[in-house]
Amino acid sequence: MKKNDYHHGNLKEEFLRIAFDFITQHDVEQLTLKILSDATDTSRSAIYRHFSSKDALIETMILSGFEQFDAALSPILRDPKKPLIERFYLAGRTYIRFATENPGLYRLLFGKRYVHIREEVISLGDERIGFGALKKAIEEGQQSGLLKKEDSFTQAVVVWSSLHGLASLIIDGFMDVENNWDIHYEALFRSLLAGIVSKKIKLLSTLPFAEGIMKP
Amino acid sequence: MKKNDYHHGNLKEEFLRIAFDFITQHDVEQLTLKILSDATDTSRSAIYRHFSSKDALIETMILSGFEQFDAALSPILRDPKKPLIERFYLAGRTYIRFATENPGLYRLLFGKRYVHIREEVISLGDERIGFGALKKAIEEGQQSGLLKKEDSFTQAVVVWSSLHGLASLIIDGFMDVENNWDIHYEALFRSLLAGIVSKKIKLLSTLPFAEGIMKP
DNA sequence: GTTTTTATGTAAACAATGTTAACATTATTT
DNA sequence: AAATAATGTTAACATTGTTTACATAAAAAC
Repeated sequence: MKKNDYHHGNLKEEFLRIAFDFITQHDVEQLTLKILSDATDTSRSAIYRHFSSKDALIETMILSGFEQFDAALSPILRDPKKPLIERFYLAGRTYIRFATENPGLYRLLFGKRYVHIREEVISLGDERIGFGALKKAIEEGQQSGLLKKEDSFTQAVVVWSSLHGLASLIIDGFMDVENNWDIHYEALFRSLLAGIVSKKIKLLSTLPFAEGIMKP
Repeated sequence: MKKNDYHHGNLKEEFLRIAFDFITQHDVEQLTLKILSDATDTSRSAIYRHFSSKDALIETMILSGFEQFDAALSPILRDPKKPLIERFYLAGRTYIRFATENPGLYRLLFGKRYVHIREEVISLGDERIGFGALKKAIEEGQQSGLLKKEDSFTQAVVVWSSLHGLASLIIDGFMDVENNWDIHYEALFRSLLAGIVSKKIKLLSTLPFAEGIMKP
């Protein structure tokens, strides 16, 4: 329409920004190219100068989304100032919070539709991020005597399953918990601890962060 | 096309049958009305004589799907011939198996898109099915002394989260476990037991069904 | 500084999809 | 036998992602 709108300048970033903005309220399936072109006041096909397809844009979102996710979790999981068990607790809590605060993004990252993208970026074996980082932290806990010395992969699967399940049930509307998911997370964490922590360790009540949180 | 194809007879059931057949291999998002009309050799709008919309057909599938799901789980969870802990074990195992054998259906039932339908049918408070049945079984376990006497709702959430999480991670391709998910399920179950079972009970090794399955 | 090339935008057209409206045929009821 | 309801078809729409041909601005080459 407008004549001077050629060469918008940063259309690509605009598209991504609007798309990210959109999935804070909706789901990625509801995102349409018309929404993007309308919001940027461009034509319906302008996006194809910056992304080869709608999926390509979404794939870019996924890469960025995993970076955000990792940026939220990694520092907590490897904070050298805190004891390992507290890092587990806080990282799990952050995991759930990330999902509840970004439900559309979480579903995009952990849904089935774009698995192939995730496989490109996130290798299960990479110790720096995601599942690999969790597994490494568990091995660290085993060596320190905090955790039972079992297969760390399997233990990581148990932990991840619980977190992913709780997060999914909350954001997909299977519980009317809304904001007070804390109770369920803490029950989940205690259950995980009971299953994983070495029995020799006296835990919980002696941990500073657990005051008022973990009742016997 | 053909003249004598008027009044197919049982088109509605045919549509449903084909749709169910379809999601054994694909996902419900990929189901299109053309697929249904082609498979029944009818016109593209014939379906509207039996369902008010595509979503209406899918909603019917969901109702039927939950019946199947419940039919697979309920008998196991309340089998009077087996001890409660074994019923838990077997029901959880059946839960995961149902998901892995019917991934498309499981995603349809427990995905977010059609939450409203599920809310119509499945009340969290209904003790006969789903979450309510699990909660009731947990309360039964508490009364018998098997389980810790904590909030049964919260305990049920922990159990369901773990199962839903493991099932989702498997069918959504986050683990290359494919068929041998047994190991992970058993680790999960042991972890759940450790978190829920009353410590006074000597378990696992004395249970007949646990032979060779649950190592200390 | 002009020309050429590249980057970035638009407009028009397609095919696929869900849906509706008008019409046709068979089954059922009266 | 006639009237009505049930069930199916055809044609047309709006929406969506996408491609093609064209237009304009910016950058590079000369």
